[in-house]
Amino acid sequence: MTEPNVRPYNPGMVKLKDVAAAAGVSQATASLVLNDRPGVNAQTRARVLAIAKRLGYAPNPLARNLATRRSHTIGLVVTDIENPFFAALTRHLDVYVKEHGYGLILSLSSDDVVKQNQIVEDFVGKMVEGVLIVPALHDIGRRFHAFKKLDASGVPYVFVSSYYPGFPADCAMADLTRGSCDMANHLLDCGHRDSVFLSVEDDTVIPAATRIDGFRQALSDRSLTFSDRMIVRARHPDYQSGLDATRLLLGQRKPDAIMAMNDILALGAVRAIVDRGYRIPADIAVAGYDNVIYSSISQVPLTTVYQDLDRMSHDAVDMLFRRISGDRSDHPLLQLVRPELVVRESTGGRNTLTV
Amino acid sequence: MTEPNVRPYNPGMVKLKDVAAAAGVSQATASLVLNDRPGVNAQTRARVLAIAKRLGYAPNPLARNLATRRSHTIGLVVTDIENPFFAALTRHLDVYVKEHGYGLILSLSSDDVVKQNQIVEDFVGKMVEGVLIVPALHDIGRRFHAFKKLDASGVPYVFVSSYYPGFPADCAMADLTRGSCDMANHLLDCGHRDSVFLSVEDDTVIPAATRIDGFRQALSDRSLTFSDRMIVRARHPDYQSGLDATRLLLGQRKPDAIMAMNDILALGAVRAIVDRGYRIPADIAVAGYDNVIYSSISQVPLTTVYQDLDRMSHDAVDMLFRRISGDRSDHPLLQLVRPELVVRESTGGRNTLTV
DNA sequence: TTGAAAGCGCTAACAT
DNA sequence: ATGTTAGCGCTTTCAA
Repeated sequence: MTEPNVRPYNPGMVKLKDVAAAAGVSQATASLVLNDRPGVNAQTRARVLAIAKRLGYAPNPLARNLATRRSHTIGLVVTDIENPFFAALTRHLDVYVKEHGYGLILSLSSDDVVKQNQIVEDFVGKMVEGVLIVPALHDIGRRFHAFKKLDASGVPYVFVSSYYPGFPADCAMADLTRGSCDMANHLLDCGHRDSVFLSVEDDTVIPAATRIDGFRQALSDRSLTFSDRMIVRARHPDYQSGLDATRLLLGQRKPDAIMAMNDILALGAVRAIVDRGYRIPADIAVAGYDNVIYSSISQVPLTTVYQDLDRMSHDAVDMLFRRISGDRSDHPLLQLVRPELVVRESTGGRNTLTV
Repeated sequence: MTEPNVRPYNPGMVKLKDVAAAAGVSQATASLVLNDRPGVNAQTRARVLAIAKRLGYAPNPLARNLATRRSHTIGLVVTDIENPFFAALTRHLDVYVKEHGYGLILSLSSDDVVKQNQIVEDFVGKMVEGVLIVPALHDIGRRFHAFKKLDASGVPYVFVSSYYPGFPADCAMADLTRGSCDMANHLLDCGHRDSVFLSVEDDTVIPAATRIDGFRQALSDRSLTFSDRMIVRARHPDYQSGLDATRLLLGQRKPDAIMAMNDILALGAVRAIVDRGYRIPADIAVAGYDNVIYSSISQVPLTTVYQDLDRMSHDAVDMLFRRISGDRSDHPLLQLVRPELVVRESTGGRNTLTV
């Protein structure tokens, strides 16, 4: 904790008052001009503009925001920016938010619900006009209640890529169940009868639960029975956790396929499998989810599910701005994009690098 | 461009005035209490605290920042968050900044200098107390001049991972020349005499120039001569650009090794090489830089250079806070971390997944 | 078309 | 120990 002893303040900054004075008009008039709003003489307008430019005037957004109670910025919380899926999602969201003429501020929750809530409250304090949330999943059971400050503030928010069950709010995401069902069917088509689903610790969270649903559905469609031993739980949905969980699993038994919740987890699984001397897909098939670029350039190219990130981001930003524009209709919207199976070598698809 | 027609303002928010009134004290006293500063009776303090809590008081940071001209936040601009190296860097910076009790706001420049400058100016407006810059590289020749607003504002900043030549400012980065020299030597040791360095369009930028220096140095140490045809230029330092540039190169000639500026570029090269039917490293060896996780799990594990991200982030944040704390000593600091060669299969190292 | 003045929510001298 | 007052830099009624 450093407590700086000087204030980083530059008294040389030219302010509205200076411009007004130099132009010989009132602050009010100068303000009108600089926000180019009607009701001011063309002459004066020109003069003020010129002066402002010459003086290098830049408005102080803080002051402006305080006065208008509008910040023209959107807050985004992301769990794990090192997951390329979220990195790409972030980039797309950034683009769309900026298309609306808004700025984006981004903060990382590290998959920690408590941090996530702090971040969101901080956003409220910074007077963001809307919040985009890529929900943290870890250990939410005991710690997730609601977004009290956020709800109280009236700042609209939408979930992206996932949401919290029993917590009604707008959300843009992919039809995970469907993608998962397609994947499970693909695995079954390949003849795998002893598949394992690689999930996260708490598999009641949406990204896990929906995919498990798809998995079960595929089984039951063929009158096969689902059992809990088909689920293996990684600590977090990241590489290291995928590696660890799979190592543990393989120490106990060898399934004939591993279907991971996402590509990064799957890549961790690949590593564990290879380390142990098994071949993919001959000994164990592996499937991921998300179609991140690295799934195609992995040691063994990964069968995966593509989600239209661009579309999803567009939907999310769209929903958010609809709310910001005053739409307070009570039914939370759920905007689903349709997933698509991408078959590669890891499940015995052609040995190809084709995207 | 959406222009919302309602203001997302919640008049129900309890403010300092309310707390003061309810507690029967002045705003000043309430303020002292809530910033827990000395000079107020324990009784009153307790009462105010209780009231504040009961009322659910939360300070308005905007107002506070405006009044104090301190925001307790640091701005970070990153070029390409989809590059895992920068994603990891971002995470580390986030951690260290928060350790100082500061918040971090992150914005993406997409390797565009103009956007970068806008972002930085925006930061100044938001009254960040310091700025961390992962410099954009694209097309800076014609467009990079300086950070006028930033310099004028007096807000300290430090560059991370790279800087702008001829532009004196603090910087925390790796000794790129050394890492590159080590790598070039490794390639030469492997017997490659026709290596190509995969750079970016403008190879006078630091990340390119320093590495090229190392490359030349290794050559000249063995009395080999450097020629410009050993340089190939990708548009951006990203996957697609690496793929495109390598495709183009292979359409013309086949070198015996490609040494890329970073891992992602190298992964693009791998793809182009494999697509064209060459084997790695038998026909063409490939080397990357950064040691991102994906370099080890690539189709062919990549020889690369490790940079201590954690250390680098620590250094950067440290330098920044030193400045924030008032150190205005004029000599820009350059803090280098020592790189380390990581040999893997792509240059004929053992066929291993060992990190 | 323009200006005076109040206010956004908070902090910080200066009095008391 | 507490209250009064004057800002921070901007917007926005309301009058002129």
